Amino acid sequence: MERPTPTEPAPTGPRQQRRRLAARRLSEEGLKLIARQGLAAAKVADITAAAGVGKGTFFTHWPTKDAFVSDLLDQVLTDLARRVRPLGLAPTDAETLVADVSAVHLRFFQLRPEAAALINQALALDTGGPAHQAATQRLGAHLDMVAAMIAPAGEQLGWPRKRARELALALVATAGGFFWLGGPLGLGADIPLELLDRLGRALGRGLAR
Amino acid sequence: MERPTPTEPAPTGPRQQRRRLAARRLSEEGLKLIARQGLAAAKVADITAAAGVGKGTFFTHWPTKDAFVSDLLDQVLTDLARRVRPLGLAPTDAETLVADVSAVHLRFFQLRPEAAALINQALALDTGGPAHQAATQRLGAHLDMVAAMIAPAGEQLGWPRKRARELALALVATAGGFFWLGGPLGLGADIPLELLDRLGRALGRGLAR
Amino acid sequence: MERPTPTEPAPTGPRQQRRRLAARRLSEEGLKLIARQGLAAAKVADITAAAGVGKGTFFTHWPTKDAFVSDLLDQVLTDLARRVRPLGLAPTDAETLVADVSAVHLRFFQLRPEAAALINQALALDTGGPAHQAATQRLGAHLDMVAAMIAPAGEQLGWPRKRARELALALVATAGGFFWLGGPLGLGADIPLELLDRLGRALGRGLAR
Amino acid sequence: MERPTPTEPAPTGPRQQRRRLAARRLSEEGLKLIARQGLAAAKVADITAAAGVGKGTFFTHWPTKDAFVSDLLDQVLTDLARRVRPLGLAPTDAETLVADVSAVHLRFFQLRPEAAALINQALALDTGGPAHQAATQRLGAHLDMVAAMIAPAGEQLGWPRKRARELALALVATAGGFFWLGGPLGLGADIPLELLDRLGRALGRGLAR
DNA sequence: CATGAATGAGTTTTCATTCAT
DNA sequence: TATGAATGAAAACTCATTCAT
Repeated sequence: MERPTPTEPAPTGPRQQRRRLAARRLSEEGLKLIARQGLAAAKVADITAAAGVGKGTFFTHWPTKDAFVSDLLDQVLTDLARRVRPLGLAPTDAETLVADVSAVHLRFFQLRPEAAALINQALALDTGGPAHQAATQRLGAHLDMVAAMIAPAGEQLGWPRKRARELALALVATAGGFFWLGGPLGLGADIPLELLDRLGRALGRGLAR
Repeated sequence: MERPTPTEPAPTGPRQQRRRLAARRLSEEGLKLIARQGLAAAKVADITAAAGVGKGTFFTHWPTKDAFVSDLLDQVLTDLARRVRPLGLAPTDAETLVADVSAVHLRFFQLRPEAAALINQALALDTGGPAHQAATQRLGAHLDMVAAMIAPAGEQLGWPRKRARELALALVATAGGFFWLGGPLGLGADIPLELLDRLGRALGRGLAR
Repeated sequence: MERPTPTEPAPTGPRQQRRRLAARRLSEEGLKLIARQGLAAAKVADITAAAGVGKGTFFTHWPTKDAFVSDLLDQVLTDLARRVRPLGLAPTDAETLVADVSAVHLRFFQLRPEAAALINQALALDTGGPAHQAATQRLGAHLDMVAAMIAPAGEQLGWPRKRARELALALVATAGGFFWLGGPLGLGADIPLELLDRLGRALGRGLAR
Repeated sequence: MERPTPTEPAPTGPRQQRRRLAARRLSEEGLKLIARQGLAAAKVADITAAAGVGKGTFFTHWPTKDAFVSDLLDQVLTDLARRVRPLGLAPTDAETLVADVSAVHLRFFQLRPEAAALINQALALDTGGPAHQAATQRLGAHLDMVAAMIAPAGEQLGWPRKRARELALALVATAGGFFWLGGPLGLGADIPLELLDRLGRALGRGLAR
């Protein structure tokens, strides 16, 4: 209470460190399991067991499983955004920008196929529940960011500015879908970076009849 | 068992017709519900209620819910294949072929966003279970078909023939992912066919730097 | 559906009878267990086991445990009201009416001590939840009925008409509390009816200094 | 264990004072919460938070939650006894004695409705457990005391001496039940002391037909 | 001593599936 | 064959209690 607490256990004590470590491991293992087994099949008990903590510990970090997934989605998209955003700074021509944004997404999802899996699964969160809304909004926010970045480029390529979000969606969905569907099919995981770039070109030359 | 009395009205009697009608309605409503609420949230009870039949009836048509989903996936992909296959017959140049295959997929998923939803959800079927294997194989078969169709075109576009499945995957994932992610975000559903075609071109010109 | 259903399984078929029987047994056993062990300690699993049905069956009859308790309270108070109401019809003098209402309550709770237990426990239902509200309202309705019946008599005994509910509360609480607290103490259960009547008189003469 | 070093500042040092203060606050807040939300719904965490101490501190004062409730009940009944006992000293006529005992209980529970709540809830402690036994015994002891006090008066009022405990029970249950049931119904809390006395008389004249 | 993070046994509740009618 | 009532395995989540700091 009003005790002067001279020794100050502080919020950065070793206790808090352990705690944060547990949270990180839960996130990591949870993401892995969700990607491997699907959202519904990844039980909280499995996740905690994989992270080496008790079942109850999970719920001291997140109030519900859905909240956990929302949080995971946020982490993943934040991480993704960190790699995408720099592209908006150095000015280049329209086609390069679009190709680069696409490439960054592809590479990101190749390195972290669990991220692709999560994004595609998160939409199946309890429909109508707050977590589903949160997930939808978070994904929408990412698209907004990408859209803002590529809208001018899209316009030069003949795409209406008002539909920029759909162009962004196409870029993200291509990359995410590729590695999400590819995972269980054993496709994409071993595709070399060089080919990944050429995939865009091949797809591009094909689409642009 | 089926008591084959000679006076019995053939197996195509009105009984069978009713039965087949029920199956069709179950498939339709089930697909709708899975797309709207997700695989796990779409309860068998909901599906039968929507189809206007008793809960038990469901299990006279499919042995398990997973089998139902597998069947649904098969129906959807068979339907999709029916529209894709003709493109392989009339010979055109490489770029047009790729663009056309992509366009057919996009249009199909725009008209039937539930199909896109199903394909993305089906991979989340209880991993390790036979239904998950079946779903993976079925999707793989579709990719094989598309790959066989576009492999030569891909080669002309500079894409290694051995990696044709990945090119096919990119085409399918772009289309499916676009409408699967777009659904909850309210994107794509109202995009006019003309723009849909230009989406490919814009994306293409962008990717092909 | 639109099938003429000539054989009409009817809602009064043997199936429904079994079902209603199960509900009755669940109510009975549930009431017993709640009285014996308390609301929180009476697990749904115990109740279903005692009633000889599967755990899941419980939830086909009531959506939640709280709803079950609300329903039980309603049954009990309806039963009680059936015995109290007739007293309001035959006109008697004030003191006799009050004594009779009190006596009916006492006898009712002596015969069904579980009812007394339930009434006292029901107020501990998840506070703020709808079941708690329902229980409070239901009990209030019973008091309203008793109050309406004894208000004139109370007035003759010098009790303000506006406070009739409090007089009713005193009558009900005396009887309910007596057998609720008496139960675990081993008091009251074996008190003969004749003494029960004299209890009122003794208490009465004592209180009326 | 308690390291009895001679230089230690007596067991009544400021440390002990703080400790005792915490215990008192825990008791007060615990009683409030149990009365407001019910025994099961009043979590240890809520109680400690309300008392402004850490969760672990609770268990340095009482070994279990049940022990805490037992202790609370003991405190409450001891407090009540302190006000009831004096009535047994000054000799009065039978009716006055009964009325006074009743009045003291009523006033006590009006001032401390949480006490009424606690007494009615304590019986719902895990049946079979030692805490439930303790609570039952403690309540029985209170009844014994009241019974010893009013047995002669009861006899004069025509109540068999052997049943004195039941008469005591009736007095206590009336008062306790009135404010316990009245609480959630919004009854009794604002009833003026003067009316409270008349309640006994009205009830009494009614019961004593 | 005081603390609060960790724990897991125990509860309610869900829902695919079975099966008597 | 169609039905829907019954079932119980399984899952999320709660919370009293422990114990390292």
